[in-house]
Amino acid sequence: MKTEPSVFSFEDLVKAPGRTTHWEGVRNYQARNLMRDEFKKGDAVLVYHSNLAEPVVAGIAEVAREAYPDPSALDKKSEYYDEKSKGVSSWVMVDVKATHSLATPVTRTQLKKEPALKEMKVLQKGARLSVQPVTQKEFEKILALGKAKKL
DNA sequence: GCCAACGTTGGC
DNA sequence: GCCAACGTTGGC
Repeated sequence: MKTEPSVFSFEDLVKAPGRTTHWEGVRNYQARNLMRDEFKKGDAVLVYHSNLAEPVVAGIAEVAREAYPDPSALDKKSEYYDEKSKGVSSWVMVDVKATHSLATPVTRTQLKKEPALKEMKVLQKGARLSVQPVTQKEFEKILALGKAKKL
């Protein structure tokens, strides 16, 4: 899951109560469908910091609660307000809980150097989706590269 | 700051 | 339903 750290970072997640937050504000149908249909409680999540000079996988989390309606779509004061969602939010969010910190965040440069990660979705050109699938092998490789430590 | 790659909008 | 124009994302 991508996030801009100036908006919400992995460190913010670690500091949140219960190390858990609502991952609100996803406003793309493909990303929504992934969260709604594929995200199961306990699934592992890579938290990726985008839009930096050096983008990184910043930490590891898990799905703490499966998809449920995202009320920010109905909140006029929210920056995620969606005026087409009249009364019913068809957007969803999940709860995400930080589970591991990385001794060293894994940079995009590092990711690109790894032959085992060549197919990784987030490395493909034009991959803008804010939620993207990762394979078990890719996930484990990144855990090792970052020297993941349980929180 | 540039620009490629998408996604969305709206006229027709 | 097509497609041009526009907006956004995000790597570089």
